[in-house]
Amino acid sequence: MKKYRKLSGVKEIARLADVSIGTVDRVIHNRSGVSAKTKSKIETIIKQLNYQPNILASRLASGKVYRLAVLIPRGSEKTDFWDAPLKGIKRAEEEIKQYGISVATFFFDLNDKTSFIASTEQIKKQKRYDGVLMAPSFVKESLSFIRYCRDQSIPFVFIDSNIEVSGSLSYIGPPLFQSGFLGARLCTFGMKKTKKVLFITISKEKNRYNYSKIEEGFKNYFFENNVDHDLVKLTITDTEKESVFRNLEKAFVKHPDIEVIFVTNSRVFSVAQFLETKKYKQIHLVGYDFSKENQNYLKSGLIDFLICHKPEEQGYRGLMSLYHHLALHLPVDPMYFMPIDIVTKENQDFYR
Amino acid sequence: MKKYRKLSGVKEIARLADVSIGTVDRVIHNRSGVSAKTKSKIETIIKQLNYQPNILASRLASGKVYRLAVLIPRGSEKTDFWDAPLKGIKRAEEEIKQYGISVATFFFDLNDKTSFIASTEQIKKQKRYDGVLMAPSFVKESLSFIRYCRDQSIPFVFIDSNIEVSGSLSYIGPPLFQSGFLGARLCTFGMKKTKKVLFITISKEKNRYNYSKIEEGFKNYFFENNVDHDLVKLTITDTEKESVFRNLEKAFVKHPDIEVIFVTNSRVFSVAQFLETKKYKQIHLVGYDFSKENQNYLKSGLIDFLICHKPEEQGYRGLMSLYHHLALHLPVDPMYFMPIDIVTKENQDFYR
DNA sequence: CTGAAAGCGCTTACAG
DNA sequence: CTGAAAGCGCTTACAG
Repeated sequence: MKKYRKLSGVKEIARLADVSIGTVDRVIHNRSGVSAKTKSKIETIIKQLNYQPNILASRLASGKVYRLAVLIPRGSEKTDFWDAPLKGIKRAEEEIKQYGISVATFFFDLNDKTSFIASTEQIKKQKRYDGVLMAPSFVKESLSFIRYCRDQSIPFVFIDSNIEVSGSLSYIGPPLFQSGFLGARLCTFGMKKTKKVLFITISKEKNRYNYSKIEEGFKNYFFENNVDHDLVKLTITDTEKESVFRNLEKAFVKHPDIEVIFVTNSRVFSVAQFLETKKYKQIHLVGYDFSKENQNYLKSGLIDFLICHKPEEQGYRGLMSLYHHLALHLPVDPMYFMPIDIVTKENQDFYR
Repeated sequence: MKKYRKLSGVKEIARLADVSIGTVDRVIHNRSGVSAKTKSKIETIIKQLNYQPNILASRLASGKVYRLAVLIPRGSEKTDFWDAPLKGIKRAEEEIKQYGISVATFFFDLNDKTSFIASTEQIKKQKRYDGVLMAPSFVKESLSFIRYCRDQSIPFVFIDSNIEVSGSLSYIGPPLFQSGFLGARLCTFGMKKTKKVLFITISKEKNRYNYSKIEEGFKNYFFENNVDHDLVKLTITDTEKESVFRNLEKAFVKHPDIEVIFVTNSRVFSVAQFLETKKYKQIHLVGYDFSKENQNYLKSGLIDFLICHKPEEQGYRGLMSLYHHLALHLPVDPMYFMPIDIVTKENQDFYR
C-alpha cells in the first residue's frame, strides 16, 4: 500500500518537447492543428518514453458516453437460448457502465422478419448509437442494415452467426463445421459396426447457413474416418410439438433401426420428449445448447451429449469488444471462435 | 458520443449534508473523526442517492499501489501445466497494472518442499505484500504460511487445490470428485459388457488429496450406475519414463486384458508413449490437462479424452479476485469451481 | 498553430 | 471534529 508516483505522462512529454500539454494531447489523438515539426518532435518523445496513456484519467476527464445498440432475438417460451447472450451482455454492461458506456437493447422475433426490420429502423431513426452488437439472423435484412452502419461509420459486431463479406469489427461465435464434426464423433463413439444415424434440423427457416455448415462438418467426419454408416436426413419446418412428433413417428416407421439421433439446434429437447413418450430409451441423442429444457433431459439421461458454444460469453465478449474498440482503442480480434464444449450429465452442474 | 455529466457524487452529497467533501470521504471510508450525528446524516443521504463511488476517480486520486505476491510451482520440462495459470496471471496483470496493481511471482519446485518454504520466507521477509495468490501444494507448509497471512491480515487466494479450514478469501479450482466421476463415464462410454480399467496415478507425492478425491468420484460412478467393471489400481511414484514403462509393463503382464486406462493427472502422455511404443492402439486412454505433450497424443489419437479445468482461467481469476477485493472492494466468491471440460481430437483446436 | 486554465470525481495532507 | 486546497493524468473549450 505504499504510495508511488511517476511523473505525469502528458506533462512529462510536454516538458521534454517544450510545448504545452494541450499540444501533446493533439498529437496523441491525431487531431489537426499541430505543425509537422512539433508533431514529429512529440511523436519521437512518445516513442522514446514508450508512453501508455492512462485510461482511467482519460475516461474520467472526457466524460464521453458511448451508446451501444444491441440487436438480438428475444428469448421465447420455446427456447431460452437467447437469454444467455443477454445475460452476458448485461454482465458486461454492469462492468463497464461506470466507464461511460450505455446500452440499449432491441429484440426481434426469430419467426418474424418484419420485427427485425422494425428494430433496425428504430436504431437508425434514433441516430445516436456509436456501436452495434447484433445477431445477423436474417441475412438479407442484416446486409441492408450493415450498409447503414458502414455509411455512418458505426462499428458493428456479429454474434452467434456470421455474414462473411461485411466489414464487421468482429465475429464472435462457434466454429460450425468443426462443431458438426465433433457431433458426428459423439454420435458414433464406441461404435464398431454400422449405425443408422438420424440427422434432424428443426427450424422454420429453411437453408440456414448455420445448419448447413454443421451438416458439412458432420458428414465430413464419416468421410474422413471411413466410418461405415447410414445417414437419414430429416428437416422439420414446423417447430410445434405435434409436428415434430408426427415427423419423428414417420421417420421411425420408415427406419425402425435408428440408433442415434443428432439434432442441429436447441430443439433437441422436443426429440427427447418424443423418445421419452415412446420409451425409446436405448437410442442415443446428441444436440445443441444448454437451455433449461435440454438440461433436464440431460440430467434424466435422455440426451447423451449437448454441444455448447458459451452463449453467455458470446454476449459478454460481443459488448466488451465494442467497448475495447471505442473507449479503450484496443485492437479487437476480427474472428473470435468459441470453444466447442461437450456437456454431459456428469459435468453439467459446473458448466457456465 | 454526446456529452453527459451527472452532478459529482461526493460534491452532491456534501451539498445535501451541508458539509465538506472531506467529511463525506471520511464517512465513505469509515475513517474516524466524524461526529455520530454528521456521520448518520451523510449515511442517510448516501443511501437515498444510492451512491456508487467512481472507481476511476478513486484510483486515480489515491495513487495507491497494491502489491500482490504469487506463489506457484514452476513449469518444468516434464509438464508445462503450470505455464497456463502463469499465463492467466500475466494476462490479469497486464489488464490491471495501470490501475495500481503490482505483481511479484515466486516459484517453487513441486518435488522440493524446501523450495516452497524458501519462497514463503522470502515473501514474509519483504513485508510488503497486500495479497497472496498461491497453490497450496504442500499442506503443512501452506498452513504455516497461512497463519502468517492471517496474522498480518493479508488476504490469500488458493488455486488448483484447496485447504478447507483456512479463512482464505477464495478457492478457485476444479470440483475433483465430479471430475473423477466424469472420467469414469468417459472410460466406460458405450461399453455394454464388463471392462477392465487400469486406474493410474503417477506422482512423487503419495496420498495427495487431489488424487484421492478424483479416485472417490471415479469409483462412485461405477457404484451409482451399477456398471460391472474390474478396476486395477496402479500408483507410480517415480515419474521418470523408464519407471513408468516398467510399471506399465508389469501391469500388462498381470492383466493382459486391460481395455481402458485412466490417468489422474497430466502425466497421461507418458502412458500414451508407452502404448505407442507397444502398439497397443486399441486401448482407450483418458487423462488430465491440456499440456503440449498431451495435445499431441490427443491429435494422434492415442489419448481419447482429456479432462481440463481451465488452468489459465484459474490464474487469471485468482489474481482478479484479489484485485476486486483490495482495490474495488467488490465481494468475491469464497468458492469458484471451474467447469469440467472434455477435450477431444475434434475440439482441441478451439480449446483455451 | 499553440497555450493557459478549468474541470472530471475522487483522495490526501494540512490547518484549525 | 471539520474544511479548504492541491492534485491524480487526462480532456475540453477558449483565447490568441
